[in-house]
Amino acid sequence: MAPPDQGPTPEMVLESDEHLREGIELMFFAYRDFTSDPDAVLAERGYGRAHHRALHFINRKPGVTVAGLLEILRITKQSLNRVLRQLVEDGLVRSEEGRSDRRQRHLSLTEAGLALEKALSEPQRARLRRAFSEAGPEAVGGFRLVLQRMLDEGGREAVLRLVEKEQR
Amino acid sequence: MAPPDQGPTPEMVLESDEHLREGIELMFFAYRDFTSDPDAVLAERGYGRAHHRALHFINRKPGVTVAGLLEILRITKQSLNRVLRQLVEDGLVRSEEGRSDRRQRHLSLTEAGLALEKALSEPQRARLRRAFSEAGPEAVGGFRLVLQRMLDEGGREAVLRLVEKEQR
DNA sequence: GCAGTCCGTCAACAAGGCTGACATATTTTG
DNA sequence: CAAAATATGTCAGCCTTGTTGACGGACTGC
Repeated sequence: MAPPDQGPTPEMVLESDEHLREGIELMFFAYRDFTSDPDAVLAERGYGRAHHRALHFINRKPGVTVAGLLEILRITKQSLNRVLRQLVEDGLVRSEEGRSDRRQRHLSLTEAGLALEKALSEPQRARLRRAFSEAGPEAVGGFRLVLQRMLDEGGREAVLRLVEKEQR
Repeated sequence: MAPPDQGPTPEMVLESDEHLREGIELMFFAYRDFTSDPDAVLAERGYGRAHHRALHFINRKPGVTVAGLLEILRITKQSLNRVLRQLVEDGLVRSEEGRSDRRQRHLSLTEAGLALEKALSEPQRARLRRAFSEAGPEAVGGFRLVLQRMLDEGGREAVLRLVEKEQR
């Protein structure tokens, strides 16, 4: 039933340090491979991962303000502004003055922005699609649950609200 | 039995884009929180994550050569050398001439290096310990399996050999 | 009217990747 | 033995992406 190698717990060692170390290393290697996917596409355009992240979350919450994006990404406005400026200049992101509060800028993707976001996320989706289908639905449930429990308790609610439901 | 919220698959949508996007975002947020743990300790000593990674894998494979470490980390020797030089100067890493091949340098942690490595990895172990115990052993199996399937096919065997068995 | 907020920007800095070029010692090979 | 290959270290410079600090302009809410 279960695919091979569910772990090194022959007699369930509770959470041995060995077991934990394996988790730490798997996170390191899996995340590295996972994030390497979009790099080729990004490199062609002279962008980096910061651009990818901005595109992802603007796509995710169209109309988000700069402050809203800062809260999600948890970087400084100077860092964000640097990539945002490029993306706006290059015509990938639309920045519109708020109607009720004209200090705010509401961000959204242009057609070109949508296209690039798709091109960037597709290899990652393909990787996950394959991994999920090879591991099976039960494993995927466990994967999701463990990642959720790894989140900082402080921001967990907010993150899960963003990840699981909120569309805008 | 299973803790709440195993995922958004009420009637198993195979792998919808929604489902995959949630996986992508969970990886982003979980990895961010996960790697934030050691930063406080590192900052006190003026080190960064690169130092942590070097310490981790030298601890993991005592006697590893510089080339061996490069292969694991997949960075350039210049990048590695920068942190390695500091760690040796600061007395955390021992660098010994190879006996059979004197061009090689075999790396290992000193007492101080072992202590720092432990201080760095402990908060990460604590986070995983808690997440694993909250999620339960089945979920942990799924977590591990999915991460394994997310690895690049090319290096998967080598990574799993390192992560799961090889001690030196 | 004024304090506070939201946004953008300038300047400077650091970590940690990268490339390219080269030096040195050592081992392997022809 | 001479030459090539290997392992390591180092210099110099570049890029991305994070950081602080300071400041100005536009706007809102009281």
